[in-house]
Amino acid sequence: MENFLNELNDVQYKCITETEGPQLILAGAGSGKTRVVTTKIAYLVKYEKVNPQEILAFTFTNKAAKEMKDRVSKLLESDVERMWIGTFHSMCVRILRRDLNLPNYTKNFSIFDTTDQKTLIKECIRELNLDDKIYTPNYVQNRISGLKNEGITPLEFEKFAFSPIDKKLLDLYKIYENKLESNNAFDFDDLIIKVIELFNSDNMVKTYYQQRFRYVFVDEYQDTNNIQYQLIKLISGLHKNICVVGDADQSIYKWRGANINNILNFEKDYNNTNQIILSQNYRSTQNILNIANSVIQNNTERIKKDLWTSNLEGDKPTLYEAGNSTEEAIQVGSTIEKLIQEGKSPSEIAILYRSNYLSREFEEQLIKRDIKYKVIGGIKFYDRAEIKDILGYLRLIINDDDDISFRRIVNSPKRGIGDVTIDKLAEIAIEKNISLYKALDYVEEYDKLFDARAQKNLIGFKNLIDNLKLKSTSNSISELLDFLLERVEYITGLEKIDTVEARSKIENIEEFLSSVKNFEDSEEGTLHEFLVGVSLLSDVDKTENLDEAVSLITVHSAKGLEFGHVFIVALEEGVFPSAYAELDEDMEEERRLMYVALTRAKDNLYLSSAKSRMRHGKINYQLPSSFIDEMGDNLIKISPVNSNKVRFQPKETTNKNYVYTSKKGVDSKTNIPNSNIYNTGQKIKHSKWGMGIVTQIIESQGDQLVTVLFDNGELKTLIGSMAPMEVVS
DNA sequence: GAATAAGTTGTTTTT
DNA sequence: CAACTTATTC
Ligand SMILES: Nc1ncnc2c1ncn2[C@@H]1O[C@H](COP(=O)(O)OP(=O)(O)OP(=O)(O)O)[C@@H](O)[C@H]1O
Repeated sequence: MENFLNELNDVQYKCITETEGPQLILAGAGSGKTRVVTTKIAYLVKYEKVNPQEILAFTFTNKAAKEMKDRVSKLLESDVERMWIGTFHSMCVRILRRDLNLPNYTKNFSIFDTTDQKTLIKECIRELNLDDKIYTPNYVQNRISGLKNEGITPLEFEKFAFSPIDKKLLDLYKIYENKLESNNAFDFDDLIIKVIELFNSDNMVKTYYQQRFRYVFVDEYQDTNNIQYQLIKLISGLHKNICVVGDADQSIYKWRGANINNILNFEKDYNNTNQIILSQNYRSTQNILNIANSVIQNNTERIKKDLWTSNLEGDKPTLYEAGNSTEEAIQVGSTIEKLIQEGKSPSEIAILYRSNYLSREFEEQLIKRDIKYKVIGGIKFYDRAEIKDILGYLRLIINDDDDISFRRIVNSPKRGIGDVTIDKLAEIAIEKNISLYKALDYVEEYDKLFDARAQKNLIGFKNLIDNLKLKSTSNSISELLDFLLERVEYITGLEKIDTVEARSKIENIEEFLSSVKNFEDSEEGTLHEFLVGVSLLSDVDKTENLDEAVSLITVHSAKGLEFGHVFIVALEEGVFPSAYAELDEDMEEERRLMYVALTRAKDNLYLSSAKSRMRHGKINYQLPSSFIDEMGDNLIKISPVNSNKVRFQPKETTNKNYVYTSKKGVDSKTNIPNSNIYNTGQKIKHSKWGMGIVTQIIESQGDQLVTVLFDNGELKTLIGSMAPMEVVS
C-alpha cells in the first residue's frame, strides 16, 4: 500500500494532513469518515513517524475496532498491537486493570450488565420497602444510569432531587452504589466514571496517559455521552490532538445518554478547532441518497447539510405493502432467493428492522429456502441461562464478593439450597457486613439457623467453590472449566433430562468451551480478561463474519455497516417509528434511525410493510409508516398481492423481483386448492359462529387448519375446505 | 425444597 | 407469544 493517500478526495486529504490540534469532522453517511480515521492513523505512523503506542482511537463497537485495526494494519503492512483502538468501555477496563486504586476494589472486579444491575436494584427497592409498581427495576435502572451518564453523583443529585420520587430515587442510587462497591463490581457507566475519578484524583496517572496519547480519535462522535466527553477532554488535555468524526443526523442513542451537544460544545471547549465537512457520499446510488435526504430534511432540529454523490442513478427503491406479516416475509424471502440465484453474494444482503422480535418470520422464510443467514443481536449467546450459569461460577471464583453471581449459581444445578436458606445466609452476611460467600464460613457457628440438610449443602457448596478457586490459580481456563463441569455435574444433569432444550443447552455449552479454547489459543489472557471480554462484547461483535450469509439486524446494530442490497421491513406506524416515540424529539430520533437504515444500502433498497401483524399474541392492524410519505415519489410501489389466486398468475407489470418463485414442489403452500385459502389476520364470517378473525393457519395435507377467534370470544380450529365460512373484507 | 400449574406482563433500540 | 412470577401440591 504505497500510495494509500491516493484513495482520498481533496477534503479527506486535508483532514488527514492537518494533524495537529483539535479537529471536528462532520459528515453525512457514507462520506468516508471511518476511512479518514483509519487512513489518518496510518499516515501519522508512516509519514509523521508517530509511535504506534501514542495512538488512541475510540470506536462504537468492538467489531468496528477490529475492522479499524485490520485496515490500519493493511495500510501499514505491520501489526497494530501497540495502538489502543477499542470501545470506551474496553479502553477504560484496560486503564482500570492497570491503575485502579480504590480501597474497596480489587483488580478482579466484576462487570455488572444491565440484568445484573436490575437484580441489584430489585434488592435495593425491597430493602427500602418501596412500592414496586412505581419503582420498577426498569424505571430505576433507567434513571440511575441516566444520572451516571450525565456524570451526576449521588451527592450532586441531592442538590436537585426535590420531588418525592426523586428523593426516593436518591436513596436508591446511594444504596445501589454501596452495593456495587461491596460486590467489588462496576456497571457499564462506572467503567468510564471511575477512570475520570482516577484521573482527577491521581495526577501521576492522568499525566501518564495524557503524555502517552499524542493523538486521540473518536469515531461515531455523535453518539457519545457526557461522561465520555469528559473522558475525551481529560485524556487529550495535554497534546490536544483530538480528532472526532461524526454525523448529527446519525445520532440514535439519545436514550442511552448520547448528547448531541457534544458536537456543539466541541468548538467552545477547544480553541482553534479545525472543522471540516465532508459532503460527497461514496456508498449509495443517487436514488438511494435522494430518499435518505428527503426523509431527513423533515427534522427541524437540524443543521441543513447537503450530501451528494457522483455514483450512478441506480434502480429506484421499491415499496411492497403486504396484507400481513407472513406475506411480507415471503416476499422478502423470495426476492432474496432470486438475488442469490442471480449471483449476488449473501453477505451483501441484509434485512433491517426496528426491533428484534421482527426477525422471526424472516428467519422462517429463509430456512424454507435453504438460505444461510445470521441474526445479529436478539438473544445473545452469552445471555443464555446455561452460559450465564457457567460465567457466574467463573465470576464468583475470581471475585468472591460478587453476590449476584453467588445467588445465580448457588442452587444451579439444584443442590438443595433454596430461597429460605439463602435468605438466612444473607442475614449473616448483612450482620457481619460481608459477602454471601464469606458468610458460608459462619454456617457451623450459626447452626441453629439452618437445619442439618441445608447446613450440609452449604458446606458442600463452599468446598466446591474453594476447590475451584484452587484450581483456577494453577490451571488454564479450559482445564478449570472441564473440572467445573465435571464436579458440578452440569452436563450429566442435562443429559438425564434429555429434552430438546437440554440437548441444545449442552450444545451451547460445548460451543462455549470451544470459544474459550479459541480465546486461549489466540490471546493468552487471564481469566479476568476473558470475563471482561465477554461482558463488553456487543451484539455485532459476537457474530463472526462467518461465511456467506444474509444478515438480519436491527437498524441500531447496523450503524456503520454497508450492504449492496438492503431490505427495510415492517415500515408501519407503531413499529418504525416506534409507538414509544411520543415527543417531537423522539420522533426526530426515529427519523434519524430511518436515515441510518436507508443509507446502509449501496445499490438496492427494498422497503416493505404489512397491514396486519401479530404482537403479544394478538393481531394488530397496521398503518404504513409516516416516513414512507416523506420519501415522496422516489419509490416504485408494488401493489399488494391481495388474494392467493393472484399469486400464481403474477401480472406482467409486476416488478420482476417480486414474482413469487415456488422453489420446490414440496412447498405445501402451492398445493392448496384455490377455493379456500385463508390467511392470518383475515376477517371471516361463519354460518354458525358469525364473525371472527383468523389467528393461525396450519398447512396440512393440502388443506388448512384454520384457527379463528370469533367475536363472541370463542377460539375454534376449523378445516379450511369444510368449514362453512368465507372471507369478508 | 422442588416440581408443576396457572396467571401475568410486556423492551424499541445496547455498550 | 413467551418469559417471568405466583400458587399449589408433593
Ligand atoms: N475517497 C474515496 N474514494 C472511494 N471510495 C471511498 C472514498 N471514501 C470512502 N469511500 C467508500 O465509501 C464507503 C463509506 O465509507 P465510510 O464507511 O468510511 O463512511 P462513513 O462516513 O464512516 O459512513 P457512515 O457515516 O455511514 O458510518 C466505503 O465503502 C468506503 O470504502
